[in-house]
Amino acid sequence: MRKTTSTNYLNAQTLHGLCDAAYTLSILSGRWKLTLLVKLGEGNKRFSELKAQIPMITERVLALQLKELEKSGLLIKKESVIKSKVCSYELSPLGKSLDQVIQSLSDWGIANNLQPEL
Amino acid sequence: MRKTTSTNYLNAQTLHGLCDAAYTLSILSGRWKLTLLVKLGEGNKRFSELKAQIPMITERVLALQLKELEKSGLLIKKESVIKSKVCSYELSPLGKSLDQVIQSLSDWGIANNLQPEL
DNA sequence: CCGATCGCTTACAATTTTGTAAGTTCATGG
DNA sequence: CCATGAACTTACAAAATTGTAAGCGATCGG
Repeated sequence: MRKTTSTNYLNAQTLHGLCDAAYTLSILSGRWKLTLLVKLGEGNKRFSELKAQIPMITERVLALQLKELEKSGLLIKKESVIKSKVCSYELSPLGKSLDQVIQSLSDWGIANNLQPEL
Repeated sequence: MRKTTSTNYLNAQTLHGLCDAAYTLSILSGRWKLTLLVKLGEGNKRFSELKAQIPMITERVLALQLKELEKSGLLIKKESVIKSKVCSYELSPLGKSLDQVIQSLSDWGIANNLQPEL
């Protein structure tokens, strides 16, 4: 999916090694990741619930973002043993620890996100 | 540069209206923006100084990122009246106010950015 | 005056992200 | 057994970001 030989990729790697803030940012960036983290902060949810609560997301992208968040260790996918195919997503402790970061982003946004059209 | 009719663009707009954290994130995202904000936090710098201090960035991208940061209101470009063509970039008060946000990102990164290769 | 440097811009290409549409597999529910 | 829904995947396309290479008009230093 990503070319590990591209300049782009190498630049990102180097940067994450040099700047911890950039590393954190890279984990959070992706169109719906913050939204997903917030929604899952409210409680565990299933794929279809997330889809229903975020109408604009497509199934493809939802699956992609969930997978990346899982890979980053921010959430855990629980497959019910009883009924397979029925699973739910929950925040990992690491995911929960992002709470303050998100709050910080949110605070700044509230103070400065003055929608021009309102 | 950006198609204001694309689904992608519309999704971003809607999201920023709904989630202040996502708005803040969008302002910070861009390969070198954090780095630039940090460097300029140390003091005003000129184009060529920034280029020298961030070897991996290309002039094209440096110019682009500076322009976007300026458009977001995070920094100010000062052209010397005496000698034109000698200008420097400085953080605006808004840019400085991101300090805490960046610190928050950085803290989380320090705690969790465990470089596998070290 | 002349070459070097500064602060960009342009044209182009590669890479990456996001979106569209459809199909697949498995497990209920009736 | 069959339609339905859940949770994806696949193939493809559009859009956005980033990188490569070169050029261009000041201005500076000598």
